[in-house]
Amino acid sequence: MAYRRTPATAARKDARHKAILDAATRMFGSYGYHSATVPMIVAEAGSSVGSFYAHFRNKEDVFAAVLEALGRQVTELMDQARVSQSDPLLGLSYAVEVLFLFLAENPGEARILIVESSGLSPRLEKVRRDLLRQHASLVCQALESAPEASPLVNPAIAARCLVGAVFESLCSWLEESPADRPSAAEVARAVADYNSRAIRS
Amino acid sequence: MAYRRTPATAARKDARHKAILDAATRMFGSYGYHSATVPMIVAEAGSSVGSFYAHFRNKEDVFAAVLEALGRQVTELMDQARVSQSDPLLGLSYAVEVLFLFLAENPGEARILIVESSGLSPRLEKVRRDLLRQHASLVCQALESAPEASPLVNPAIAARCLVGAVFESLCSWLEESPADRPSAAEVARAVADYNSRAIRS
Amino acid sequence: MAYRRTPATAARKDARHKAILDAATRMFGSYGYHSATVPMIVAEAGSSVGSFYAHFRNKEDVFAAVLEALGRQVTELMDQARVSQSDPLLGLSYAVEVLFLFLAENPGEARILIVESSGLSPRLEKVRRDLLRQHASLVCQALESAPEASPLVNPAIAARCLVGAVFESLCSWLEESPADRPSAAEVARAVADYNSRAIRS
Amino acid sequence: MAYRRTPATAARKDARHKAILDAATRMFGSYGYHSATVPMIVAEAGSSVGSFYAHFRNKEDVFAAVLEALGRQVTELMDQARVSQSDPLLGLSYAVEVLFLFLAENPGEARILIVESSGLSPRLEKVRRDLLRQHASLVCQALESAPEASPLVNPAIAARCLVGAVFESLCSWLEESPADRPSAAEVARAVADYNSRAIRS
DNA sequence: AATGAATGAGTCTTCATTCAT
DNA sequence: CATGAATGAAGACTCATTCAT
Repeated sequence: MAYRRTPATAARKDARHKAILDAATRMFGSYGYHSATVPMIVAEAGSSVGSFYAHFRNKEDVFAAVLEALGRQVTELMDQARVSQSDPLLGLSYAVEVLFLFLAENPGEARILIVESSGLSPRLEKVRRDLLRQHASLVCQALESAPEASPLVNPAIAARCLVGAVFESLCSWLEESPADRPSAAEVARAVADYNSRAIRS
Repeated sequence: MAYRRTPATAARKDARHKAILDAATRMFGSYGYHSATVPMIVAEAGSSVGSFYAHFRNKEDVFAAVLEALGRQVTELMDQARVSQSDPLLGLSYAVEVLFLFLAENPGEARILIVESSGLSPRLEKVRRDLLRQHASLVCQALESAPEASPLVNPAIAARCLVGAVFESLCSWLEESPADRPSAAEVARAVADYNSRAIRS
Repeated sequence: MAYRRTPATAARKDARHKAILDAATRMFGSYGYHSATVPMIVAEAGSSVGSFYAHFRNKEDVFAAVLEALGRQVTELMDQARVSQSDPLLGLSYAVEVLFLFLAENPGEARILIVESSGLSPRLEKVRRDLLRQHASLVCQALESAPEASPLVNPAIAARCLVGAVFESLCSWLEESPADRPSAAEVARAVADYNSRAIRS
Repeated sequence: MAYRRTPATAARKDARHKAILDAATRMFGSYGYHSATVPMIVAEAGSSVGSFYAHFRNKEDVFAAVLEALGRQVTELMDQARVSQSDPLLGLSYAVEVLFLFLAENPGEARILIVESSGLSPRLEKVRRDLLRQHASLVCQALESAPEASPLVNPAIAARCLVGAVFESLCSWLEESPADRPSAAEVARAVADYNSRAIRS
């Protein structure tokens, strides 16, 4: 019954793949791209170096996979938030809040997405760029279908500003001591408002 | 006219210090913190490894010096722009434009300031944080002295959003091919407007 | 017969560990701690730098391991000699001879033990101190169970004097040209006698 | 009056030479040969690197000079002690005590003489050997003129044993915490006695 | 003669990647 | 497929020594 082993093995392979990917996400999130080592990742995944290289071409490759998965997750999250509101601009504002809150609750993911994802190789730069493009297109969609949006706003630029505003305020907020800083929800709201005002005529 | 404060050899030492600092700025700007090596920097400076370590404690130390110098430069630039306008909000808007244009013309500096300055050691993180705090205080000053500023705006958060918006749009712009992208001046204007709208009530 | 405790790869790892340790012993013995470099050691061991650091934390660590192994070997040697004689003082005297002869035949080991083992880091100093303490306790045991030992002798001090006498006469002997010097056996005997006289009332 | 400048300059030169030598003694004594650096020594001496190399060929050279000076000092000290007693063996015993006490009070010098002086270059090894030879000849003189000395004692070997006994017990004593250890005088006495017993028939 | 800035050879150490089992 | 021992290229950093002023 050798033919039955293939799917079973494939399933196990997928599980291993995912375990490494998750471990990599945790390690990159905690230590950053350069300080997280392959041995660290496989130890965290309960796997081995050899396995690692059977599943990923190299360290850059896992990071790309981590970044892509994270990108998908964030995009989906924001999209759900956006379509949950009938008003496009309200949807956008809500998506901004959701993005902020998600990253505030997952600082490891935030670090990967914002801090660690840039300044690396051209290939990873491309992954990052694609990710930001998706966010931008989400903003563009909202702007194009919103009659209240100021005609003065260049959607492409607005998208960048919006994403930048979220990321930078998030970074600052994460760096503040938890005791002194305002709640994530408050800041998320304020950031969303900032961008709403910028976009609405 | 005072007597020479330093003998000739001290003057040469200062020149060497500056040469290494400048070379480091170029190398960090072109290759990033991790890929720029000490041998690369000293070769670019026409100096030697030994000299490097006579002038800076270590690689981290030069990077901090580069970042601080850059921070001073940028802060001064923005401050000059700000005070050149009688209206505080106009001054802020102009400062944003000036910042964008400066970094657009000095992509190496932009890379150092935006991309490479984060995710490094605690010490460098502190240098970066101080720098951002200065920018933030500049924004706060403008907001507090501007009657047209929306009372809804939290200055601290607005400052972060503003800086984030500039940095992110700049990064995108730098990544676009020079042939296809709009002029730096146009984008600088649009970004400044975005933030002005967000701030003005 | 137990099952193999370790798979084949672990056995090879142990062999490699030992090969590096032995090579380090030879190199430290021939060139001293400071002049023996890690590349030298691994070349001698037919291994690689990476392997070295997989087996030992750093250079200091191998030296400690070498010193400890040597300490165990010497202690065991002396102890065997001591208990081979029914008379405690005769046993001690014999142990001194055996120590001298062993080191005379293994000048590399002698250098490590006597010359190179001191003046290094606190950690290595501790290894050395522990080693000497063991020798001292061996002497103390002999003195305490020997009725002929002079009551004037402080065992702790006698132990030090004895070890010092052996080491110093050995060093001198090793430095003399092999052609001119008396045989190791003669000197070993004379040194043993010197200390016996000092101890016996 | 240019001709008067030469002696004045020579005097200053000698003073500088001595200042460096003394500083080197302190630094080698505190940090050991390898860890004491030329910049450290000249800073301690209130001099400069350039001066250092005008006075000494290299680092090894100062160490040799330090060792030689120390050797002269110790030899003289012991010799004075020896001749202060009419009985040769008593003189030797007293010399041993004096040596121990001097080194106990000058642990830096002790370190240089005992710990740091070996395992270095052949040239320094020679300086050390000569020094020990002088001590040995002192012992030999005492033995040869002492009728009570055991005829069984080989003076050359006895000399080595004696020196080794002093050095090793001193090292141990220096490593013990000052609170717990016996007084230097007590140990000096015990060590002198140990060797006296070994030598006297 | 004195100074101290400059030099660069030489070390230790890390870690991504390979490959025999 | 999994394992983990082995590899070695590459980088940061030290310090004895030189030499222009």
